[in-house]
Amino acid sequence: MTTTEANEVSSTNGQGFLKNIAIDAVVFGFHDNQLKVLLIEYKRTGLFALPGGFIRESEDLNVAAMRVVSERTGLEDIYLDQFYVFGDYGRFDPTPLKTIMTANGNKPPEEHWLLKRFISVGYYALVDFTKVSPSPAPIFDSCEWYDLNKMPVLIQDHTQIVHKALDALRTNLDRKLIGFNLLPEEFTLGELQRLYETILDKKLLRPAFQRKMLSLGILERIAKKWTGGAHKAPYLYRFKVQAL
Amino acid sequence: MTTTEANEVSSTNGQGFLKNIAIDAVVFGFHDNQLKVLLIEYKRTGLFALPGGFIRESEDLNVAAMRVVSERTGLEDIYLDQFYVFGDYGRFDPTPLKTIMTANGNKPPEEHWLLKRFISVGYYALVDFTKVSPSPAPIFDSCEWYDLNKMPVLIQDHTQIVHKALDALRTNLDRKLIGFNLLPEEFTLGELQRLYETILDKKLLRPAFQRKMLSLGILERIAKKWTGGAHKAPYLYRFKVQAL
DNA sequence: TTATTATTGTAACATAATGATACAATAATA
DNA sequence: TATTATTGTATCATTATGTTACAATAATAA
Repeated sequence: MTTTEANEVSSTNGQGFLKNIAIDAVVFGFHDNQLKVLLIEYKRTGLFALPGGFIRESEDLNVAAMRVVSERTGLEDIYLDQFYVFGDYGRFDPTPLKTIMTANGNKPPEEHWLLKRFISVGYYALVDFTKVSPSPAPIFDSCEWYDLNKMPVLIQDHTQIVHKALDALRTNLDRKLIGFNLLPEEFTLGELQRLYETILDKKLLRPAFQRKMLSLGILERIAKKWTGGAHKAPYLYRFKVQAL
Repeated sequence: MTTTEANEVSSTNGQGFLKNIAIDAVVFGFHDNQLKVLLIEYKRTGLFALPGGFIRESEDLNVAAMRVVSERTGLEDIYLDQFYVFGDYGRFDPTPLKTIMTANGNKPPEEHWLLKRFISVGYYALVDFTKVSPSPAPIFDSCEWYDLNKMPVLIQDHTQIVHKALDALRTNLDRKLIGFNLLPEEFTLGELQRLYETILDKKLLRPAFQRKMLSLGILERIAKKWTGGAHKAPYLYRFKVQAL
């Protein structure tokens, strides 16, 4: 979010944005054999939340989601999936947003648009951890990676949203072959297997995993080989874009 | 929708409902070995559309979807799945709604809330065709079943919504074991197979299909047998509710 | 009453997919 | 040059799925 947008969003009437609809993004990364999630912390409140945003009056929903994630990661062409719409009345809780706005010196009127009920479209994003530059907007304190297993308490129902995103990622992993989006362009089969094992939270058998992955015909073996370990060098692979 | 609700919705300001968000429901039924979809036709316009509705200010999104489908089918406890959110700006087209309102003697002002942009949460419903009593609301001309392959032209992007719902149904059929919701309580394996074949639009081998279904352990064989055909009577089965 | 007909339930085998073990190959280090 | 850790893949076992075959049988017709 640019400074202009932050001001737009902070204005009293929310003009220029659709009412009652928000986007929450669960941005997944993979590093040190662990799944990471991008979280923001609001200034002077100790409140943590998912990156989110609103939809401009003439903007496609999916474009708005891409914009939200681009703004926090500095990336473009991000893999994004809608996974669920969170629309329970019970999730409506203006308290944290009041706290956040008050902490920033804007005591909001009760009828401020940000304190109204929102239905939130949940997206998960899969990004190359090494390419991301997490960047907070002016009203945020920070925007950082957190271990999926060591997340702080999040506002509203954001913790549930993360877990539901993980469920969706797990069920889509084999069906849609999207895991590659979490890795650098070139990777070894070992790295790919450790990614799968981390996401699915279970050990996989190496020969079966390799046989399966290679038989899918979506991997391209690269001439170069891995260097670094005191052992046989694995081949590097690249995801065939034209395969899907 | 009751008469009161229809009036509520027709009022100029849309008070009591969330802005910019709607629900569209693809209600699937199965009859004569064909998939059916419930469509409504608006009075004096020849315009066809999916059943839809809006979310009350204090209503859960999923509850609202259930209400919308209940109102058209007369059923309760309906199997419902969110499958996609349709949020492209391009889908916003006030023309059909203007036509509908004008045909009913309410020439709407340009800023009427129903003529504003809506993002629509798509749900599909699976119902027992034999239990449904399609019932139009006062402002509708009809509410009827149509063959999936013989649908009239629908307003806005509703045709695409139906096709995307069918895609979602196909991918979920095996994963979530939801086909039973389209059949009466008691059914034969032959009927179940014809349902699968219709949804997936391909022939299945009978021995493999039966072996697979029975091995899932979700079917309960009933003592009674089918009567009617000049051939060996098939067993009747019932879906084990406790199985999921 | 008995043969015919259509369809069912399931056995039997063939093929394919997956699970599991084993081992030679080899890049860096000692 | 030997050691070490890890890779690539062959091999076999097990399970799942595809395919053919056939006896069983409820209604109808002879």
